Amino acid sequence: MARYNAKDSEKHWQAVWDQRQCFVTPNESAKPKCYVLEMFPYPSGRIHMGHVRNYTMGDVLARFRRAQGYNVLHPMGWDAFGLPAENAAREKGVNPRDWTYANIATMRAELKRMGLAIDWTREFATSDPDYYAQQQRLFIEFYKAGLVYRAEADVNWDPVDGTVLANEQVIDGRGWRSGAPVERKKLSQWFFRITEYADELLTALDRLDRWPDKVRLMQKNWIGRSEGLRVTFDLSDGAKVDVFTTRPDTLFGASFVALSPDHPLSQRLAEKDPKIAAFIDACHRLGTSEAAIETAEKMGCDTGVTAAHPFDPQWKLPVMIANFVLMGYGTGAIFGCPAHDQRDLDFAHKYELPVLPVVVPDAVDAKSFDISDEAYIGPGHLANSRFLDGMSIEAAKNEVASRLEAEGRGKREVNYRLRDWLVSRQRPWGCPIPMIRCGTCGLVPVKESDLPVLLPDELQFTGTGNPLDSHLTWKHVHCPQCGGAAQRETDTCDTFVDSAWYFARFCDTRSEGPVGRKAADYWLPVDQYIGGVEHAILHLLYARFFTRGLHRLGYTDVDEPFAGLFTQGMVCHETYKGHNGQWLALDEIDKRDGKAYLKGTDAEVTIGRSEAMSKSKKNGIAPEAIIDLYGADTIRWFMLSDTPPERDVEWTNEGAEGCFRFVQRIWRLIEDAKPLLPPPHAEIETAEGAALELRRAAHRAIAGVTDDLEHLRFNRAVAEIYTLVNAIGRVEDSIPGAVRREALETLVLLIGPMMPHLAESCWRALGHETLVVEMPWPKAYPDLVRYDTITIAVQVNGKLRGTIESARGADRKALEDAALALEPVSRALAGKPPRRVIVVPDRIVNVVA
RNA sequence: GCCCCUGUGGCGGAAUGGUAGACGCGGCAGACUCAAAAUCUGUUGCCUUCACGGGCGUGCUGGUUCGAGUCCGGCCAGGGGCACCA
Repeated sequence: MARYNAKDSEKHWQAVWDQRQCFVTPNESAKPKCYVLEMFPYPSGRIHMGHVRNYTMGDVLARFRRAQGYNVLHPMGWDAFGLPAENAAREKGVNPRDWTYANIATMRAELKRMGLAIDWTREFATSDPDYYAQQQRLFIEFYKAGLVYRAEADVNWDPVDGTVLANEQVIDGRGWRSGAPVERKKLSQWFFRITEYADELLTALDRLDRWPDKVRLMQKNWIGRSEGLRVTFDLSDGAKVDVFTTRPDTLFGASFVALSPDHPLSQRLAEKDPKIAAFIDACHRLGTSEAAIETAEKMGCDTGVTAAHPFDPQWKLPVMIANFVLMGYGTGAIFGCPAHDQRDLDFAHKYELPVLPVVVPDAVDAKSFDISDEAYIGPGHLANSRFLDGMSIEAAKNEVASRLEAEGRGKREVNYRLRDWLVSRQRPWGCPIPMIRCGTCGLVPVKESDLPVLLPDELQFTGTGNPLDSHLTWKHVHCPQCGGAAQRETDTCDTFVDSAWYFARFCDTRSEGPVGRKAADYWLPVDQYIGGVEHAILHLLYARFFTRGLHRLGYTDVDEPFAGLFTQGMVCHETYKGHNGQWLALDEIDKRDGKAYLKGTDAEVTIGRSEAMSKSKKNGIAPEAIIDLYGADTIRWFMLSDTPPERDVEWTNEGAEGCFRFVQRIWRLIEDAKPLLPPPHAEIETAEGAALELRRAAHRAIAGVTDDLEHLRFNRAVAEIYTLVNAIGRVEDSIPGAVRREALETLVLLIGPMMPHLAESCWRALGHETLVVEMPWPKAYPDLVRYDTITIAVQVNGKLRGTIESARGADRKALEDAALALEPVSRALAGKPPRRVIVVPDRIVNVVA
């Protein structure tokens, strides 16, 4: 018998689906809608195993929903702007556009070989002028709606490359490419006003009940809401300074006020005092890298100015400038309470400031409560705090807030960690920000009729800085308002802007506006979004913000873009390291007896732990090679098997071979059975004995797989299918052909979403003219799913001592009697009556001796 | 430092508080074969016993319960997120 030829079969069925336009989705339908979306890829060159896993899961769900009768939107596109194209341009002398679109062509072909049920008519890349033109319109509309503004901001400036760097591109205080020490520089930048929605983005998390708790928690922490009090201090030089605190209860433990080096007051004091100016300079030189921050010691500088305690004008607190106070949070100034804040305590020790505990654990006497190296942040009651003494922390917070508010020296306030979203990038391969700077009119949006602002065809990457800025003509324009000479904004949008609304564009990719309202009303929100957890914060938060912006502009009624979110794990593989600690690729080693050797030698190399496949660790496996070898269905099946989808999966050759054998096994099962089968649609008359058991196996598989797919438990669905295959393989040739046909057809329909090509081939082999993709999802008969006889465990004192077979629904007395009659039970009771017998019908009997 | 998640056979993992180890990988034994591959059958947590059987077992440790992998407390280990956020 011929083996299943995956290569030919897959090519054939892909062509058939294509010809019949099986996956082209109408925007109007009587069916219920279902929008299934996987995070779209960056066109880096080739697809990798992570893509295969992601898109397989989405495809299974899309095909499953389609079979269940939904009108399914399952599109694909390209997150096509970004840095790697510029690097390629610089290194290889190619145009970033050419490089990007060549990659897209390659990767599209690879994705098509996976047999994905995608509506390719909706495909677009974010670098398509059609798309970024719409994004520019949105930018201007957001600007007019007050959601975009321009402001000075501290940025990481690489003086050699002449560009701003993202935080991730600053390594140990140096530019990742130039190696030059990064400077902090104030530049005028564009921001999205995401903080306007801080509270809403936070509270709406509670309603996202189909999101992982983990992601919601991460977003919650990122938004970082804290309630506190803004307190005004009077200074000895006549000025005032506001501080923000979440612990107003500890106000009587204050021993200093500290300002950020970037605080306006610090700047002013520096003008008069060179010592202060030198200190602020030193703080800035320390850099912004994480390593620098982590190891930085607390540093301070006394300004000579003092602050009066809000409750006691005679009590003077020194005003310090401290490097650990951030300008970007709260008011950029704090009051320091060393006894109850570790940072303040470290600082107080260094500068010999008083440490007075004002919150004391309830069981401890205030006089004997000392703070040495560790600040006390636990529960307790107030002490050493005049009118607050004896109060609980909560009561004291309220008391302080009320008194200061009454005096006009304080205000209850909520602060967020979340910052506005800086979207300016000094990058040429991005969506140009459609604004013009005019000497007379200021900032002016590009006129509607002048949109889109297209990127120039040719970009010079030889110089430093942004080629858009150094381009000879591109930035020189006339002001849309006064017509005078003006300059284009040469910054482009952060690529996260591109991906913040693409899901809405998919609804109607031909809409004249950014988002087709009618289509958006029909399709949004995305019912199931699938992607990597690495996007848990930024991308997903930006998309949530953007959707609210779209709502405000009238493009949609929804606030939340993704009703369901699933974050899949990564694909991992063993790593190998040579003697010098260098990573070795799989094709540089031989594996023998569980050990690894340098290829063609006896030099043993270290086998490292399994890590996410990556270029740098050289542990990647090319999906193409696996598809060439075994076919798409095998790699799809592997991605779904064994490991729960949210966890990291380890790629193994044995596993892949096992999947390939399973493909062949199903094919053989069908081929072997063909002579025993009646024609399609044969009626089952009666089934008993082995035939009934097979029917039960089939219907239980339907029920199980359906439930598993509903909950994205692909690994369990796979196990259910193995169980069904085992059951079919076990039956004798003599069982009725119609029953056998039912089991096989069930099997084929159930694997349809997971191994779609094999399913079509089997369906055809079973004599059908239709396609599996056109078939409805099979239905389980409850009568055949239910167990009529049940094996009931019998325990003595919670230990298993035997089992009894019982009809479903047998009464307690019968079960108890049967259990007590068991030999091991009576042996354990040794003639004494049981103290108690617990009977849970259809489950268990536990005899308490 | 703070927050979160995860610990089950040789491995991936399964298990509404109710027979721990479904299903797969790997291993072992056998069948087919001149042989190999492929395939099929059986077997496979650990200890003990010729055997029947018995004992132990879900990171450790207490607890709740007739009954705990599952619930609660404490600890240990691994992974992740945030990180001078006042």
